[in-house]
Amino acid sequence: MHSKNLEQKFNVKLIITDGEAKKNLSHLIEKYKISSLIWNRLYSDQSIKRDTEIKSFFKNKNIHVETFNSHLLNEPWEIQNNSGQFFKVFTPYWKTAFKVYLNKKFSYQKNSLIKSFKHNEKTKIDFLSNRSWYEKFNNYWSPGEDAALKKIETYISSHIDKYDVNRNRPDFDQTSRISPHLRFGEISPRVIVEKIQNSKKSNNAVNTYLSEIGWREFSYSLLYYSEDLSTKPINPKFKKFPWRSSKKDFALWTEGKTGIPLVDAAMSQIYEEGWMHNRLRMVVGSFLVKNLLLNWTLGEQYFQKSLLDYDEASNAAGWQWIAGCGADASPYFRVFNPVLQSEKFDPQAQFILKYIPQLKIFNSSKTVFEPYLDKKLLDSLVKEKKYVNPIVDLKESRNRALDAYQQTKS
DNA sequence: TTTTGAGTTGTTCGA
DNA sequence: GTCGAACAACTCAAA
Repeated sequence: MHSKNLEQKFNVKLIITDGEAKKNLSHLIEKYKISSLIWNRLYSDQSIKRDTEIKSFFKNKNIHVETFNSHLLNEPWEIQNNSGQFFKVFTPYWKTAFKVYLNKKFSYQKNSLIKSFKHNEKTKIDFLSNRSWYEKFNNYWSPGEDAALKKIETYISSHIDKYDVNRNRPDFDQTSRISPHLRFGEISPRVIVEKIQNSKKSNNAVNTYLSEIGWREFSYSLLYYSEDLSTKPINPKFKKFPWRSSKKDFALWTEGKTGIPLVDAAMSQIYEEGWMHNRLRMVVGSFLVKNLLLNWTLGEQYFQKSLLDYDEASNAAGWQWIAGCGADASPYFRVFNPVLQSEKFDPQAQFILKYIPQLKIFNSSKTVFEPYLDKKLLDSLVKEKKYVNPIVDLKESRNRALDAYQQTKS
């Protein structure tokens, strides 16, 4: 869908290949007498290594090679603290980084370099499996730059002023949902900031929204300056953390069968939309890492393969944050209580019931947030295979996590 | 140069 | 029922 949108927009026929980039580019460059190679930069170790090699390889062959930054406000190497190190705390990072960004002057130009030409290349990749589970995503997402621009414009004019309060409510669905567009490069964070500036809005809600762009930038800084952000804990004390190992518990978490309604509803949102509300990412993350005591990298990998907005920097940094091993991380003693989180942020259980409608029979009381308190009613549901008993006791597993995290202290 | 205060997102316990 | 303290340790930036 995304590629079709690009083809229409630029009136070109895209060539899509997989395999080794340098080899494939060589083939195309030779075959079609291409003289110029242009791309937007990426920031992981492997990407940088690969792209640097490609750049020098083709430069040596007298191909014009030029790279740009469209993915970030600032290049990670532009932002350092006074001692020449990268920032480990968000607030001073963002203060500095946003200032640096505002001092830049950009001139956007329509790119006239893109020209269509005839070719006989065929796309050999099957992007989508034959099973059509993804078709329902069409109900939630419209790929492409035009859709992204429209979405952010509407959001800024109509909803951003209450972002700071409403963003916490999965039942309200009042976030901008721009993340998949950012992830696929359909919109640049620079365009988002520019549109916010042009709106002349400046209030706490707008600043909170901007700081979320800031967290994305901060994550890229961490990705750039650390080694293997998605597998190696930034805090070295976590190298020997006593994670549990339970394929069964992990599977139940992914399937939304933990018996904790908010966690299960959130995991179901991924199946339905390919996306999950940010607060729920913290709730399910805390549950996996602390209540189940399973390694955060499992969650990182699961999100990687299931979220439309999967971003290599934000995802890894987010999981490290919730596990407590990241930069400026959630402290070890902060174990989200999913029941309290439901009561605070889904008070009418509207979000829960949207994804687990069979729990409606509990709705007359607060037991909809913790069905196990009404044993009789839950037993009847379990018998009909409509819901499950909780896989952990929240209080016990919280204490187990606190004990395990004791050892990350000095 | 050294010191000091503050720092995304929470929960529980005891007064 | 409400409220503050405790739950660590460390980085950063201002003074």
